[in-house]
Amino acid sequence: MYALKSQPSRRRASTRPRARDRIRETATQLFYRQGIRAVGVDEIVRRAHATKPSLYRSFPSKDELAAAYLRDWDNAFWLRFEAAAAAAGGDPRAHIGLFLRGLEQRIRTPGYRGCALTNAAIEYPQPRHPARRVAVAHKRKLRRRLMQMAKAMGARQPQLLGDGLALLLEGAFASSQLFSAGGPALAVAKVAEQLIESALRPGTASRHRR
Amino acid sequence: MYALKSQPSRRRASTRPRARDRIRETATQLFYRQGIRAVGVDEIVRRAHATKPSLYRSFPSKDELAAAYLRDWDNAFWLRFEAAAAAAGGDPRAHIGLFLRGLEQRIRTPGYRGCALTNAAIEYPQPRHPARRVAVAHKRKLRRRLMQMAKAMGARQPQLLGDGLALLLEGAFASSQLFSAGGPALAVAKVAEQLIESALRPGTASRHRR
DNA sequence: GTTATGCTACGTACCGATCGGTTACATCGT
DNA sequence: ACGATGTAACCGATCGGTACGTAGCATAAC
Repeated sequence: MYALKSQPSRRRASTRPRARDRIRETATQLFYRQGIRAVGVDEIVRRAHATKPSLYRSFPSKDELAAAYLRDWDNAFWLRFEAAAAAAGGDPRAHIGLFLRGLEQRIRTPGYRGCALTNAAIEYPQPRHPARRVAVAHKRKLRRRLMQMAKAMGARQPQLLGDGLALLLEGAFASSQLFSAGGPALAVAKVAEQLIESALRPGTASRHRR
Repeated sequence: MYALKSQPSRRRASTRPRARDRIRETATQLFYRQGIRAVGVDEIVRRAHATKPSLYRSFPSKDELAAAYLRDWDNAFWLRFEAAAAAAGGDPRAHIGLFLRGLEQRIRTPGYRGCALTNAAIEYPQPRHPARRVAVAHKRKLRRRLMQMAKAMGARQPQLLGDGLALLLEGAFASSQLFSAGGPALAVAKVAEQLIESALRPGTASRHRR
């Protein structure tokens, strides 16, 4: 039968990731593709080739597993964001343009389903929910950052430009899920550029309020 | 059995709404406040002072009840949208401004949780789901409409302006749920006005695209 | 006028499946 | 030996959904 017990037939034990990481990785994919509520813990451990006790040894609850998934997303987001900043050499206008064109690329990839943090906040309206807390903190930080960038661009109303960019970003996240292909989200970089151009132009401010 | 409070509920046969309508009304409130997946049919019928068979006599499934809820939302949306159009006397620029200022008012009201159709589409990524179908059809119609309005405004790139407005709208819907009060969503009318102004100005198009 | 019938509206009680989460114990590799 | 992991069973609660019985009221037959 299996005479090669010392053979690497079971060699996965050395290279194979720990159950905790397999669960986290599998949960990430399932949560993002199907939504958090839609995925049960049984399905997670089954597809991770793990078991429920392993899940609950590493995470106190499904909600906390979801929060961990969102923290990972938050980290990955800021890595992309700062990578664009570095590539733009500190020019905030080039920075946001670069990031948004990268976002458009991601939107084009099959299976893209917007921002995991926004989606989670919509799935969990309860203010104290662990997942929502991560999402809300992320969005607050992002808003602050966009406002700083608008200020660095020399916008006359940095708060207004920052919020405009935040709206376009969230709009792109949502629209990318509402339209199958060629939706409005693919225009986000161009629209943002137009908005920035208009916000920096010394001419008409938001002077003509009705 | 249980000496419940069914006393004042029974005799009202003349004035009291039918079970189907009570269920629909209750489901609307619960679905919007908590999300569709978060609400069970038991809770719906309990708070509607009805029973599950009454629900399933009027709706083939919970999914179809959700779809009906979204169709109601779709109707209400277009009523508001066309009311703004009428109030603007056919001027598309005034129309969108009026609508967005009305949206900001709604966002300010406690319990506002964005667009039910967008939320449902995020809750149900599966393309064939009844709820998602309603949401996707609505968003497509809205995009077409915004593009027509951009054209009527005389935009040089109506598709681009229409998509920009669509992004701002979706961004306002999402942001209204991500920030407790005073979030970016309250700037949507101003930002849209700025974008329109810039899109109509004959000067710099999206000319300087690197 | 009474009774029989049928239709509409609704409730009681239950279904199997799955939910998130837990227990005690065996097995594995090092 | 020891920590990490798997096995298998189990928990109460809740999930969406249904078989079946019943109350109320109108009509119609007698």
